[in-house]
Amino acid sequence: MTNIRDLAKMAGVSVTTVSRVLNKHPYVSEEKRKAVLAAIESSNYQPNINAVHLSMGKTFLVGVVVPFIDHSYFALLIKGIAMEALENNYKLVLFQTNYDKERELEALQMLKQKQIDALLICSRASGWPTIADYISYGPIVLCEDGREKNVSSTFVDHYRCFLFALNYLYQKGHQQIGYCIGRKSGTSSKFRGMAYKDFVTRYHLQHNPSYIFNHCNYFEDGEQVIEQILKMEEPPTALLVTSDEVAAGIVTCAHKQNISIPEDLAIIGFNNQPIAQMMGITTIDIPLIEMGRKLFLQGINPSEQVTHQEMEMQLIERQSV
Amino acid sequence: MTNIRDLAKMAGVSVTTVSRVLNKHPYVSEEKRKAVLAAIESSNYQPNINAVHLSMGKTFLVGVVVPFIDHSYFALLIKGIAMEALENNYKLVLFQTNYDKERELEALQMLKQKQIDALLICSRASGWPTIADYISYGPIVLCEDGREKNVSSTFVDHYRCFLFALNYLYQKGHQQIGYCIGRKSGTSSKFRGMAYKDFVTRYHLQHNPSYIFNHCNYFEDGEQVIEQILKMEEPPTALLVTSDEVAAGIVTCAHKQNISIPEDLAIIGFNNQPIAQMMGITTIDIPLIEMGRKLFLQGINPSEQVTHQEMEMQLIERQSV
DNA sequence: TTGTAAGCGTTATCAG
DNA sequence: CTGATAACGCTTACAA
Repeated sequence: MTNIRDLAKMAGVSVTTVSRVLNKHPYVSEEKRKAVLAAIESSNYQPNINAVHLSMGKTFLVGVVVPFIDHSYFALLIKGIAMEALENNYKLVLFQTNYDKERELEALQMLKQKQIDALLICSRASGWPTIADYISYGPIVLCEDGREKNVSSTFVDHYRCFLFALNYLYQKGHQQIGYCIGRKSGTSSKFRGMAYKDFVTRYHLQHNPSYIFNHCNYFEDGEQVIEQILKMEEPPTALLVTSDEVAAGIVTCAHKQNISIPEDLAIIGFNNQPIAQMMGITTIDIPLIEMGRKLFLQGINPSEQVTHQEMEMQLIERQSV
Repeated sequence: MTNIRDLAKMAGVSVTTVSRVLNKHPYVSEEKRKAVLAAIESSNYQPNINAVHLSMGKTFLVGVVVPFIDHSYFALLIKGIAMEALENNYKLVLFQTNYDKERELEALQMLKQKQIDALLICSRASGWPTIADYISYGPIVLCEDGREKNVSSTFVDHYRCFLFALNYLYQKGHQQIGYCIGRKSGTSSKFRGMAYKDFVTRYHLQHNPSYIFNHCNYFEDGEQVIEQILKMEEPPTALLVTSDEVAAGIVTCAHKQNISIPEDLAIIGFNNQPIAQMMGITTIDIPLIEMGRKLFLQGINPSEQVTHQEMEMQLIERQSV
């Protein structure tokens, strides 16, 4: 492999000059520039990026922590992040954690070791103190309400979101409302749970724990939801489903079991994905791609300023309510 | 940031000794080891990984090229790759190319620049010659039949696979068979097309171009397929669908339109994903996660040997045929 | 406008 | 067992 010194020799100039033309710095005579360019051409030279990184203390690599890559919510977030990364000439290092704290630590470790310039945490299993230990090593950005924390964040207010949807269903006449989430722990579930509790209290409704369906991440998870509902003496008349894919699975299974949507069971999905449009599912639009972009920008933004971006949600009314 | 030289000073030893302790090399007296360990402890030392990379000429980063991250086929492949990467202490750099040749080039460029130790190409838009230019810079592994090419590969024989499925449908009495693919170009489509042609020829069937449905990647794409079928005077009686998700979309839409599965339209999906099981779709199982693992291992395998692994497919009979 | 030389933080060789 | 010291390949003061 030819290196910058070889190039210098070939072109009859110094390494500095080579470096300058490589990095398009000014103050290089046209003559020498051409010589260097010729040397580069003829030698098929390629800079060793690791040397650049060592020298600059920067890698143009940004870490992205997600629990699952094959979940539409995260896939869309990543898509947005990837788009912005592309535009800014960064590459992404993906950490699929499966909510394993060990793997989250690996990501934080890479930040500490400077192998990545920033770390975007889309969802996490680790407690905040664990992560807080690493904020001095590089920018960490959270995809959750981080206003109480000293890192940047982009998020939707899940409390407000849920409350809005619950009220909407209530206005449509529903009093027995359940909801589906991916996991019980996790900050968004916490906020949603609070919204649900407040809603139930406000309208003096029953808080029925069996109306909360956990582990709903994929289309096929809709099956269990319907199975459980069929077993209930007093099933919910409406369901908030935190992923359109799961909502689609529920609708599909409901049809199989002759449960009419929305007559027997109203459904509100989340994220406004194509599958929801196709199946006529009312949903709450969350601009995930846009969120991904913002997350990325917060990560690489050189300003030391910690910022917080709240994203707006929007109800898309279709035929499932 | 404290570095290895500071450590040496603190522990009263040489950098070499520190390095030895750090890398768990033998031949260090217990006494000095303890001193170094103490220094590491007290200084909150963290090695600069970029320096390690420069010195070793290795990054423990492996690049993965996929067109879309949010497509189940690739998501599963990545899952397998990620699992194996974890076990071998590698991290992944993800390239979501959207079948943009530019972005594929970026990935190849990173291989050339030694920022990644190997590149796994799960699917590509670039022609082979473009990629062949880079094989001297590091291991490239293909997820397609690479037996004619001088790089390692893990693949399924899409020709055999398709022919098998077509014959199966023929035996079940189908003579008007269509198929759905993600894109017309691409090596797998080429093989599938050949299988289809050979099949049609063998049984003296009509080769009806409108029986080939392109752009079928996601669940919602099933809608167009059904729409088109409804318009046909002589619609296919069976469909090979190269993704279970699309198959599920087709089945869902078919129900909506009162097309009975399998009476009016038989469906064979691909990949044996949970959604297919839930919806009772007959499918061809392809061990994608296992394939991912093998791809990864071929990438980091130090042996210079080029290897080719053909994976076996398996028909899973359910209720859609 | 150009070049020398000092880093950047490791690993590895080789002589003790 | 231990330690100088030379790589690794690039950037960047600083000097000219």
